Amino acid sequence: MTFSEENYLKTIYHLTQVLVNEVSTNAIAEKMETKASSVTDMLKKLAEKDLINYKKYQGVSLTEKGKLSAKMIVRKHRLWEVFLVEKLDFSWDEVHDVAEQLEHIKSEKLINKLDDFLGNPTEDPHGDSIPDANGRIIKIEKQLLCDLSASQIGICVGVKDTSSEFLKYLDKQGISLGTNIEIISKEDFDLSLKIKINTQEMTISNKIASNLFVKIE
Amino acid sequence: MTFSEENYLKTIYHLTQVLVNEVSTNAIAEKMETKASSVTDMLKKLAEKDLINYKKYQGVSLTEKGKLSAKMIVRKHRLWEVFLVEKLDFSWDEVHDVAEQLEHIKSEKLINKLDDFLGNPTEDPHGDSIPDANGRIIKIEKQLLCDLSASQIGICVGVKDTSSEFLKYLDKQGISLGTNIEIISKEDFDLSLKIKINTQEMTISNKIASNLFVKIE
DNA sequence: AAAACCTTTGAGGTTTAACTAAAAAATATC
DNA sequence: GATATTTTTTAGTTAAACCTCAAAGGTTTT
Repeated sequence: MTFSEENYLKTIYHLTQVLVNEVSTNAIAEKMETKASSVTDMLKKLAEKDLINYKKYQGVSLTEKGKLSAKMIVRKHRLWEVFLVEKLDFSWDEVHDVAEQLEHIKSEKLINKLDDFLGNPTEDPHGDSIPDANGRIIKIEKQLLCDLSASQIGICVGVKDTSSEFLKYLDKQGISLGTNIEIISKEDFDLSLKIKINTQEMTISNKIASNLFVKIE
Repeated sequence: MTFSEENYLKTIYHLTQVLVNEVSTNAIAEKMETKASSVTDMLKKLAEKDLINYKKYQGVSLTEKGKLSAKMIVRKHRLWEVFLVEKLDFSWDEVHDVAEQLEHIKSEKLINKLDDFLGNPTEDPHGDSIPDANGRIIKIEKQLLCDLSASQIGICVGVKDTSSEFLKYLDKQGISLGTNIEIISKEDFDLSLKIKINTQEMTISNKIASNLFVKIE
């Protein structure tokens, strides 16, 4: 599989995770910042290889084979992210671009040995689940911080937005995976939250709260 | 730089290490298993980018810029090999193909952090020197085992042939980096050597002995 | 069913890196 | 020093992977 094919597969995988049903050509084009016609070309190629189910004008879904391939790419990406953060001391906002390259290295042995070396982690530095060698994923139950109500306490277990800007903001506020967040009150007007982290109180906007995954105690 | 450009540069670097002076188009073609005309095309491209000194019919050499680029590729390759062997438990005959892919990952930060993580090694698993971040190389003094004479003792510090076949042979004989080898006698007829490793005596051919680097005690 | 929208098709372009065949230059041989 | 041989270059093709643009065809909405 070429880089490009792998990237398409990954994009389709991520889109189906969110949109549940079939993915449209345009949705893929937008995500990949290319033109719909280029997408159609690639879809034919992927269908030819039995990686996607493709019927003209109907949108696409991954076949079992395609889903497994996509999961293996995601697996590689996330394991490399763990490596970069845990072993090489990258911060969580720096890993994406490098992992994007590393995910295309072809060697099953490498990735499985890396997995063992890292202690078979189940989540990456952003709290996203890492598929195992068979493509199995352990989903942790999590909800958005914005859906909690006053006096509830959550542990930060992931972020929805993984952009560098957002992650740097969280660093600045002292929020990382494992951080305890208590909801003190919710402002009805703008849905902003007054929260307590350790002993420190602060106010965060709804936009922040709707990009933070927490697990309730 | 593309994969292919990097590979050409690396090949030219390796050939100049051995042949000292300029490298011919044909030599490159042979090493890269391609045609001389393809090589000429690429040489023009590399000259355009100021990576090689190229005058028609004269053979090529690396510019300072080209030499540094080549060294950085070699640096990456060898550091990844160390990583694979030391951290992921690959054996020394398994690392080449994977390192060949990893050497093309583009991130200075990554390679420097990897270097630190590995403890700034100066040699790779085959005993080859690893250039530092500035391209500096610490050459260790070494000579071929076949050049030793009877009763001399050498410590294995590297291999000239890094093929899987040769490395597996060495594994089978219990020879690895650091192994003490004592020359007991040399057979005049075929230049084979009777050697002692630890307490075990064995005979090795001249072909083996001329691919093993040792440092004299 | 018309309008608006989305998707596909087709023609054509660019880039990259090969290749073949033949010309040109350098080197070796007599 | 002329001829033969080898090496290198040129020129013209090929192929793959990607892309754009514009036209045509489906689908959905109103």
